[in-house]
Amino acid sequence: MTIPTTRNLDARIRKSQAAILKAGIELLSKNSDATLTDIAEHAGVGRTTLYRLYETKEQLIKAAAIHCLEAFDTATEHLENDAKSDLHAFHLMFKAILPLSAELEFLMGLGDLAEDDPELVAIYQQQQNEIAELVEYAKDEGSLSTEIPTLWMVNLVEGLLYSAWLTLSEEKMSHEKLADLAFHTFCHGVTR
Amino acid sequence: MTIPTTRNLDARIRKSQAAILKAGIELLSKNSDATLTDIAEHAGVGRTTLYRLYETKEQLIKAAAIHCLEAFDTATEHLENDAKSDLHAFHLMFKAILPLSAELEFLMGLGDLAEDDPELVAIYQQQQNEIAELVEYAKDEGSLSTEIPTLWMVNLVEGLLYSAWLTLSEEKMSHEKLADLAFHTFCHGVTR
DNA sequence: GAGATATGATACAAGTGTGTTCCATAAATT
DNA sequence: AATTTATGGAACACACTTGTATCATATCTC
Repeated sequence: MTIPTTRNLDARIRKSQAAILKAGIELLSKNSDATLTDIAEHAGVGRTTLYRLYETKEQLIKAAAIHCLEAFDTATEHLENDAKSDLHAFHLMFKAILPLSAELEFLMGLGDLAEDDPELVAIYQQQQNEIAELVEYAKDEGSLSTEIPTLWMVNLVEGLLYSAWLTLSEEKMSHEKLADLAFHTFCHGVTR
Repeated sequence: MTIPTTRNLDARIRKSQAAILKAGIELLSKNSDATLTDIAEHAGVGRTTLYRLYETKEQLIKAAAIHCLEAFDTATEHLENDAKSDLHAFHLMFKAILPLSAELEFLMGLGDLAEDDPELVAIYQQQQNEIAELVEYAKDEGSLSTEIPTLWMVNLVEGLLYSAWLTLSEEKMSHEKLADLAFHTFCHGVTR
């Protein structure tokens, strides 16, 4: 029995895969040591099926993480084309990512489960690099301060996403407003 | 056999407690499902002793979390007195917390392990409230923008700590510099 | 130094999650 | 409609972790 790879023909497999991935993301976000039984149950799928589609629990987590990272990728795909200015790109970025709250929550809570996997780290690093390029470009254009390290700015973006995610969990504030707040803070801080 | 409470006389107990707590914080930061055997080993203590001092694993985690939260508390104790202005208080806060990198890392990675415990949540909420008060005060003084929600500012502080912690892990940048960066970003953002 | 007390090694019990196999059934593909 | 293929339930083995009990030994208190 071979594990079906990315795009398999049979409708049942695709359906099961989607259900499992969704259930995995939801449950593992809230409880990082959720059981495979829990996940299978929550996905409306037999535990056997889960093992047929994902060799181990680690594989499932990895697949879920890749799914989320890819969601980020596609959401920010046309960023550079749509942006009217280099700063505007950051605004669009917050607007694009914040609606993906489930994916955001999963990745935020992933923690140490991921940092051992080289493939995952590679994807993550690449996304960080893309942000770094955006920062460098904006520095060149004179929009961002050249006195502040690029690394800090990149991590600041992540920190602002973290802040937004926290706020999203506590209060029900709209994605749009949070994106505006994050962007405004990114640009001007919060002083009067 | 009763579990020794906070301050016990016997030197052996205090020594073991400190070693276990330190080992717990270190190991659980990196691997949230570290084994009690691992922790005992890393602490140079028999597993039996660990169980004698902490009834369950949950108790140990809770004790570690409280320890870290208290470290934050004492570090920011004299904040309001030492601050020369309402904004300066935030600067001092970043400077006080960032050196506590081990505690910061532990609390950041704590995630769902903590949010079920009412006592822990209470302490956390209280610290958030203190920050909220600082924000409100600064708003009244005209230092912080009244158009930006307090909740966002409070979570922003946490987000900036997150950013700083990320940067601390990747690059070796000094606590002081990171505190300055966080504070500057808090006030003015990162635009030119 | 004598007595009290914590320690740690060992052994044990119990529970739980993982991963596998088998097989009848249901749902796809052709 | 016939065939292929995925499904899910059950039962199983296995490893691992938690938590407890015992007891000789080391260490602290007085």
